[in-house]
Amino acid sequence: MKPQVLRKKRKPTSQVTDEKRLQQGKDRIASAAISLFLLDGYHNTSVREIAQKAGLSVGSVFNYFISKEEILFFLLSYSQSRAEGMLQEQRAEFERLKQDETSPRKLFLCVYERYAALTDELRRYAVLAYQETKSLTRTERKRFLEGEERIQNFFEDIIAHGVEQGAFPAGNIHLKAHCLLVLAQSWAVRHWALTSFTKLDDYLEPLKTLAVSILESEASELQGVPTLVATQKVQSVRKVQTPDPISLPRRMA
Amino acid sequence: MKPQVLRKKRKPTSQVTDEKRLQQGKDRIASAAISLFLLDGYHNTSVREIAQKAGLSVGSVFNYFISKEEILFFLLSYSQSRAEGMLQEQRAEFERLKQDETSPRKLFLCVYERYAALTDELRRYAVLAYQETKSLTRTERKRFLEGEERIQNFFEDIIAHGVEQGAFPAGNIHLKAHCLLVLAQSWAVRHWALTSFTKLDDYLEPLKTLAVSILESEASELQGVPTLVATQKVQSVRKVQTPDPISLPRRMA
DNA sequence: GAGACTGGAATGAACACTCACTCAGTTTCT
DNA sequence: AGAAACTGAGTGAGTGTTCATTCCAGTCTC
Repeated sequence: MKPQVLRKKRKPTSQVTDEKRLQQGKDRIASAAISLFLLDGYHNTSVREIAQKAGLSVGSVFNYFISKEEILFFLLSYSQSRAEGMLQEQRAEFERLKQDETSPRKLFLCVYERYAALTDELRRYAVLAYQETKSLTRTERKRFLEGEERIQNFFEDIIAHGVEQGAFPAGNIHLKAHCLLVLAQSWAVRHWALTSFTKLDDYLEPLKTLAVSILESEASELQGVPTLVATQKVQSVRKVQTPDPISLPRRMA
Repeated sequence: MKPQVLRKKRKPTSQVTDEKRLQQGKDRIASAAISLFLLDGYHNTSVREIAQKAGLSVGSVFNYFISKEEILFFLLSYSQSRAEGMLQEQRAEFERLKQDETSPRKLFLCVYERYAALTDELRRYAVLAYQETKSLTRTERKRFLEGEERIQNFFEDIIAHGVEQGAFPAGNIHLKAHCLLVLAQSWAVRHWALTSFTKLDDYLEPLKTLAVSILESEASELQGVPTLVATQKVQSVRKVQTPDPISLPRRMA
């Protein structure tokens, strides 16, 4: 949709060849880019602005990145590979602690803390990821979602282990993992609503208690569930969802 | 940054005057727009595409909306006013049930169900809101966040009432409200990870149990908190966050 | 040390293209 | 007929990207 000339070939000359310099340059540009992206969004940020903020000329930006999209991709990749790294490491840690017969609760909290610390560190990237995945290729988008799925699976494994040990009640593992993940991420994604917590630990410390409550929650039926009767429909506003039936432009009818 | 011609004056002729027709048209267009926006994002969707999908010409679209941005605004406003409507209604319901001495738990669940039903209904709008608020004016953006804040405040009120009644333990009200809100919203925002739940109730039913666990969770210190020691730093990937110090382009040094 | 040479890197005007938006003319409705 | 609504080629601002040119830190020569 954008100019986007299809260009498989790399540019013949004037690429930055010095590896160190290249990486420093990429970091410079990426760092300028992310703050602008978070401020105005990817599409409302022009390469010229990025260049200016990074302190170089438009042309130079394209010596470091092949396209604007590659900058976004670079940023998201960075955060994903960090997450992937953590996952690997924590999987190993998990196996180790399992041998030590650490209590499942402790074990979970240990991993959870680590994950929360990571989301805190990568807060800006997480927000970017949530907002701008649409701007990626469909396949790239999928890759990112798969990454998150792996983390959720890991959480599920931990919970399952706890269930095996009899530490947590059985049932709803999938849901619980989802909830715990979402709550950790919300520190990044909904950070504006959490300003009363000045730093991660202020949030994480009480959250851990809640997390444990979730883990240990029995899958029992709630007694006396109110199956909402008394809630009349809100019809103060026009419906927009499915206006299809009506009002074709006259000539088309 | 985009063409964005600033145009305060309405066009002199050829506006759609018939109120009913105008609204139907707006709905038509909005409905076409939202599915495209969700598919490719706001910026990757052109007005031409919207027009085509809505079954009219480009020009006509601008008889109904003054700008492309107004379409986005219309969509987000719609979902917000729905939420606001629900809030009003539920506040009233809350007062009523309080008189009836309904148990706080039941009371909460009643409201929570209603809220979940709303997010389900407005699922597509919620996703849009999360992804595209960046494309709005800063003041408009703020208005939306304030709306969500009001809902969270309402949740807080309900919890506080429960605490007064001795049904829930004191403490962490703000946090709990946040968590419950986020979990309900995640049905919309992270719907792709919840495909194993085919419809809202499959998700909501077990979630309610977890929600109650959260509500009733004591703010006690966790015994034996592991203060993560054994987690070595991940340094497999370059840091991107603060590359500022190094490598100014030569002429600028 | 002065001067010429080298080539990687930086530059920014120019290019090709997209897209929101306009408006003169046409169609449809009453 | 006249008003209301629709149409779509046209406009121009704005964009990502290119590339001929300039710059400059070294290196070689004398």
